[in-house]
Amino acid sequence: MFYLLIMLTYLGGKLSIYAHRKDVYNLLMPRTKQTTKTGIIAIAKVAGVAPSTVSRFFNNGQVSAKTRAKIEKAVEKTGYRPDARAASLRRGSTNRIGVILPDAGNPAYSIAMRVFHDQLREHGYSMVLGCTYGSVEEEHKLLQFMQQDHVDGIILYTCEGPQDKISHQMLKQLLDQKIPIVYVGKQNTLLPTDNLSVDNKLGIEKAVRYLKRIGRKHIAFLSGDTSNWAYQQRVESFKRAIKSLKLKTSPKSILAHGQSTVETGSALFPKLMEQAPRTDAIICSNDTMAIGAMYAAQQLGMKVPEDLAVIGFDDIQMASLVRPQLTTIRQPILDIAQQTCQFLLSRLSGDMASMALQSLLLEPELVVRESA
Amino acid sequence: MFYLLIMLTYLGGKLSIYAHRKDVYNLLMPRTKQTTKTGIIAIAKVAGVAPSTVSRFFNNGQVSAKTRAKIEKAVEKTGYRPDARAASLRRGSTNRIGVILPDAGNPAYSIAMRVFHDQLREHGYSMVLGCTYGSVEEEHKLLQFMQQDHVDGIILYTCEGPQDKISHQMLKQLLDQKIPIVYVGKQNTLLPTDNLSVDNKLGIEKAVRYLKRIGRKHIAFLSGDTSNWAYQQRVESFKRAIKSLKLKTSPKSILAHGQSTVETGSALFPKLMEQAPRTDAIICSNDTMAIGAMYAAQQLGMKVPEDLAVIGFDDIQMASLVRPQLTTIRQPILDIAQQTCQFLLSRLSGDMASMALQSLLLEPELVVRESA
DNA sequence: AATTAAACTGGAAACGATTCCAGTATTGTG
DNA sequence: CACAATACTGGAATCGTTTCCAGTTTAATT
Repeated sequence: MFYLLIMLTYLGGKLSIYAHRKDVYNLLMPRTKQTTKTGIIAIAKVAGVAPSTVSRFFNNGQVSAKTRAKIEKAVEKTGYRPDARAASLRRGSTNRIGVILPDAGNPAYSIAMRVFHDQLREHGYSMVLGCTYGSVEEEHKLLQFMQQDHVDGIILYTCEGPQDKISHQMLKQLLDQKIPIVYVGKQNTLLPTDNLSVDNKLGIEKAVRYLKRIGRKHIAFLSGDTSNWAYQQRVESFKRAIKSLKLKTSPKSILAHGQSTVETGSALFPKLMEQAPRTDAIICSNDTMAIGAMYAAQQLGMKVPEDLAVIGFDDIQMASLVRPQLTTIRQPILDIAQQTCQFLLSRLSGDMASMALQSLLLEPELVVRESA
Repeated sequence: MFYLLIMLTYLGGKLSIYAHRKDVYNLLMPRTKQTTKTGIIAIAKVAGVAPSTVSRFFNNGQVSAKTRAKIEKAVEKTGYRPDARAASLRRGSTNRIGVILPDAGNPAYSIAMRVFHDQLREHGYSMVLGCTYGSVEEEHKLLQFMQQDHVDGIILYTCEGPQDKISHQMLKQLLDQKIPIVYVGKQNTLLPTDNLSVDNKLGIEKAVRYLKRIGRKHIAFLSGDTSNWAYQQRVESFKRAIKSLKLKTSPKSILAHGQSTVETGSALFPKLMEQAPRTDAIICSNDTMAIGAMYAAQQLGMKVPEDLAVIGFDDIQMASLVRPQLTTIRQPILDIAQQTCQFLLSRLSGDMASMALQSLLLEPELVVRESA
């Protein structure tokens, strides 16, 4: 009788007389607890068991054959699949790994990325990808995003130099949250992260030394991505090597601009020849640029390697496919990628949480082919 | 007095006399409601406001200047960042897009992938990547995973042929959940998804026709990834073109094996010459294989294009970098990628939810360079 | 058959956000 | 100054899992 009255006044459009007091209102008009249409409690109901049991079913917990059958039938019928978001929220881990690299379009990185993808997937992780294009700000944003997304671990091909601190705070926070980070490309002495890198300085040195040995007098350097520390370092190493080998090179023989692509290489080379026409050898900050430059040289009527020796950096597959084949400073991309994954996975497996820091500095090797 | 007694008996090691009944026990020993150490309610407490207000603060809701300041201070102090998982659980959307492609290491795809990454990121989406390597089972698994992960949309470079049905059920389910899918690589006539593809048949036809025109008599075909429908289709189209142009080609001039890589191309070519020594032209199912085959031919002392004409498919950057430059069937990878994103983004923006199906079949173009 | 141990199941509290509502403070208007 | 409109804030429910306990069945053991 009482309820009926309420309903009527409510349906009438106003809920005044009996429900002007909040407590009364809430009592009589609770949030419409609508029956869940999806989710584990729905399917539990269908199967006639408790949600906790269904959860166990999906997580290799112990469930009797009978119950298992009931649940399987219900799953079959409803097409139910557990929601990974909810699970991860409750459980803590997402089984997601963040991978940050300068450029997924550059073969040097996309090959590494493939290794990451395969290995991570094999271990049940999925991979979210972010590209920085050499921008430290972007790197920072991506890290922040990945923190909020609660990835379980991060592979970071950083482009930050030792002087930059933009991401430092963020990384520290991530580490405090016990999120393992593998740092690729440079050693971060300030933070306890595993790291892998190739000795850029040594690589460039080898190249310069070689060019001197084969009698080149005017060596130039072409670089892109000046905001990316790895490339900066290569330029710096070049300057230092020149000095220590007592070669003379005007600042005009060092050009740095744009992205490190084939196009940039092609575009930069003519400029270089204008500024430093006596150039008889160039080193480029990576293979794609070197290939671009080499072709530009040929277009200008120069013979490689007779008139111009060309040396790249990375040893991507393309290097041995172009003609003349590119002489280059090889970094073992695949090995690095493989090892990077190993570092991360061992951290993730957890039993090695307190494992000592792993650090690897690889020695690059000069691969002499036809272009120098 | 009463409580004290309970505490004592509990501390004594047993909780028997007063707590042997479940309800009494639960009453006296509620789940330790430990103070939340992290999360929005923690920071709300620090700032002295309600969680709902903090939420508004982070979602551009209306918050007064005073409150805003309080929250900012608290955020500053605690380093709090909202948890994207929880938000997505409650709100429904994840701002995550799944991208599935055959091989992220293949330049044809990695270039497309870069486009996806950049455009999606620009619109606030992150990208999870999955590679199938031509396996329909893997494609299915990835789709299933992405469903559970509740991505907001999917870009799918499928490798399923029209006969396969493995993923059909899954895709239907996804579409029922209003998750937009853009289908790249073939038209799916059974499902209402936007789709883009290049006319493989026409492309191959053009190539065969051209080879006939320049007087080649014994044309062979090299393919990899036989499980990937796109590649299958190219082989089939080849057979059909041969027949319709009344050329004679023995089944021995068609080899298909392994992944479509440079290495496979190199490995397959000598076998081909054994089986069909009179071959004077080959078409490969993609550029990387073509490059591999071309170099293998040169290694065998054959001259390209004089002794052997080589035609690839895709027109990746490398095609114009190798010597001789590769003649190839060009598909406008960048345009396709761009358009794919547009399709997806317009679906996601929602106001076009009921928009008509978008379907695009692009015409490939034969780019004649030096190798044929 | 009587215990004891083991396997299994159910109930309810989290995880950390968002979102309705309903209040309260603040401003604007005549 | 009164009163309406508007801006702002707080409370509680909810998203869909997992997990801890306690309780209950089944199996093992002597």
